[in-house]
Formats: sequence, structure tokens, C-alpha cells
Amino acid sequence: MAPKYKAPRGTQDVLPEVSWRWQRVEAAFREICRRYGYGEIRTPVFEDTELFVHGTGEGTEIVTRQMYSFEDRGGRSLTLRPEGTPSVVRAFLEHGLHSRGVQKFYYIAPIFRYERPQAGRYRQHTQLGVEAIGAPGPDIDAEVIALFHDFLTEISLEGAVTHISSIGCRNCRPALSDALRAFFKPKLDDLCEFCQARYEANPLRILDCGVPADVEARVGAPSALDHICDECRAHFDAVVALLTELDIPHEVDPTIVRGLDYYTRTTFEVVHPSLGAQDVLMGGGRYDGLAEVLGGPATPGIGFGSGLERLLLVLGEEGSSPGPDVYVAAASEEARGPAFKLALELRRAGLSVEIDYIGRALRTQMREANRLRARAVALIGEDEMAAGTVTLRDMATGEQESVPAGQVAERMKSRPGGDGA
RNA sequence: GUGACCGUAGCUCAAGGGUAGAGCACCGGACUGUGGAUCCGGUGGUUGGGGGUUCAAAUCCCCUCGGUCACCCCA
Repeated sequence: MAPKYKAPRGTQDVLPEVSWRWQRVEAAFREICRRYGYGEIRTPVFEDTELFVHGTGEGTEIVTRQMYSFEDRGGRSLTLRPEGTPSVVRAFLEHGLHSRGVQKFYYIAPIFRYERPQAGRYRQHTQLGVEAIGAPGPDIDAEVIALFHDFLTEISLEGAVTHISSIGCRNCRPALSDALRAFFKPKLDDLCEFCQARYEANPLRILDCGVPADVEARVGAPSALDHICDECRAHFDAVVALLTELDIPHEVDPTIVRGLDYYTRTTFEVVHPSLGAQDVLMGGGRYDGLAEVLGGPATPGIGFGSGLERLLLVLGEEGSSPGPDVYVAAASEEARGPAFKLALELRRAGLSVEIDYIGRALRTQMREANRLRARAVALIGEDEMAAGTVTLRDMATGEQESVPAGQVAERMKSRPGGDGA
């Protein structure tokens, strides 16, 4: 006990007995992205610190308190990616993709934030994300939300609720902020210290603060949706209409405000009631000003990020990993050589094969085969070696048969339930 | 960053100042070459780490590391 080294705080090891769950969810996400025409993008785990300071936003919690930043040996300030969007937009601009119409990306990438760990919140977590850059219209907004909805269906995750709103554009945001300041001015002293600071810089954020006093203070506050401009309103109404038409369940919730500076117009999140305080499964929105902020031509964009660890928390631990096709058992010390050779031959024939490496008793090998949920056991002992055969036992039925050594793979593939893959 | 609770075998947990235990798991055996059941035996711990109090500390005190929950933040 008390090993010398432990995984750093807020990080975790994913062992083979659970990583198959991760792979299953990742595979489903890749498949849905393929159907929607989103191609995988892989960007560096670290970037120029300035990318996030300007992209994510100087005043955001992420930039001011949560980044893992370091100086490399060349004196450059680098930062472990605390969110995915700036990297993707940076790559989009760097490779001149703005001249190629709408570009759609997806990624599965580790994200790093220095936060106090708790259930559903880690210092390194994995985000499944999507970014669609270059399309200004409401249809792509609906598409991105539909994509996630289909993904949840694909992994059989039930009970998630989609909230959607609009926080306006750079033209109408000032008027919205003014309306909020006017409303909160007489109550300024009642607000929490953070919200008092937000009052000037970004009064919108007061709307989703969780402090009880603030929740009370904002009763009757102006709704973002009532103060956005006609263009933003039309865009939002069109998104909602599309979702309704597509049968994507959603709730309009004017209180959702994302914590990153670059969001414009459509914002959304998907929450799940089984998760407790960290209940956001997916969050995203439109970021029509980001490309410009990063020094590129004005280009609209929209995307989301979804925490893989949280998805797995909701999915729970039902089910079990698939077992090997064949467990090769050696009945004696002398049979271990032929058994090992058989295992390799079966593997080359495309079967997944497990075998004992430490000379355990035959009984224990059988137990192991059972525990692993092997479909069959191929047994080799004195009799088999003499006859050039293998005893093949079906672990579900208990039936055994003698099979010529060279025909085991063939026999397995022809069995019911065998796919030979 | 704030507050609360909790760290004993691989896992789940007993022992609350006086020789660290159980169940599960693992290994072997009963069963001379056969799994999922039962029984028997065995391996395994400087009680998260460090310091202090005491004749004596898993147990009391302090620090530290880690986990959990809430705040906060967010995926």
C-alpha cells in the first residue's frame, strides 16, 4: 500500500476493464460525425498562451484562474488546451480554410483546467467537440444540436434535456447590457461580490449565477430574448422552428449564458438530472466574432464541447466487455508449447485468443476462461498431441468435440455467434 | 479559491488507547486432464504520508497528500 507515485490530483487512469466503455462512446461519436460530414481535426495539446487569452477571453474564469501555463526552454509561454474552440479556429485560419466554404470539424481531445476536483469535474478531462465554421444561417445551429441529439440516441443515453437561448450580437448586446444594468442598479448591494464585478463588464452573467441572493434579485429581470435585435430574434426563431420541425426536444431558457467571451446569438446546453452539481453534459453556441478576434477575416462559427467522463457517469456500469473467442488451455507442462503455437495460429486467423502464461493448473485455466467469458476453450494435452487434434469446448453449452489442430479457426467461425472477426 | 465529511489487504468494510480482522478476489487442494456450486488451506497490511502526546496509537492532536459533497466554475 501507499505507492510512491500516484496520478496527479484531478486525473485518472482508465484501465482496460473500463476503457472499452470509453471506446464504445468514442466510436459512436465518430460514426455520428461521419454521417453529418464532420471530419476529425487533431491540434496540439498546448498552444501559445495568447491564443486563449484573446480567444477565450481575458476576463473569463478559465483564463484568469484555470490555465496550466508554462514557459518552455525557448522562453515561449505555452498553455495546455483549456478548451477546444480557439485551437480549431486557429488551425482553420492558419491553413487558409476560410476560402473553402463551410468547414466542419470534430475532435476527441484532452482538456486541462486547474480546478478543485469533484464528481464530474477533473483537471484533465476529455471533450467530444464539433465546430462548424463559415455558415451564418440558423440551419447549421439546428444541425449541430441535432447531431448531439442523435449521438445520445446512438449511445442510448436517456433523460437529457436541451436548453437553448440567444444572447444577441455585437450590435444589440450593448442595449441588452444597459437594460440589465438599469434593472440591477437598485439591487447592486444585494448581489454577490462576483456579480457586483460582473455588473459593469458583463451583466449577462448575473443571470446564471447560482448564489441564492442573486437568484432572488433577478426575479423579473429583463430577458435576453426580449432585448436582442430583430435580426438576432429572427435567427433564434428560425433555429427553434427547425428543431421543432426535426423533432429535437428542446426548452427555451433565457437564463443560459455561457462563461466564454466569444459567444454570440445562439447558446445552448444539455443537462442531465442524474449528475448533481456538475450536470452539464454538453455546452456550446455561436461565435461569429472569434475568427476576427484571432486576426482572421470575419467568419461565423458554431460548435459545442461535451465531457466524455460525464457521459460515462450517466451511462453507468451496465454491461460487460466482450470476452475472447477462444481460451487455449494446456493440460500439462509439455502441452504448453503446442498450446502457445495454437494460440498464435488462431490469432493470425483473426480470432481473439487468451492463454495462461504462468503455468496454472488446468482447473484454474478453465476458471479463468469462464471469468473472461471466453466463447470456447481449446484444450491441448497428451491425447491431443498424440492425435494431432484439439478438444474444443463450447463454454455456453458445455459441449465438446475433437477437432483436427489445423481446423480450429474454421470451426469457430462456423459456430453460431461466431463472426470470425 | 471557501466550507464539510472521509482515507485500514487488490475491492467492500470491522476493530474508537493494549498482539490488525472478515467477506469478496487471488493461488493451491478436495476433483490422478475440464469453468460457472460447495468445502478446506494459503498469499497478502510499517492502518495515505510526516510529526507530536503516551509505558503503549489504526484509535488522541497538528501538518500534509488524496477522495467525496456543496459553494464557485463548467464539459
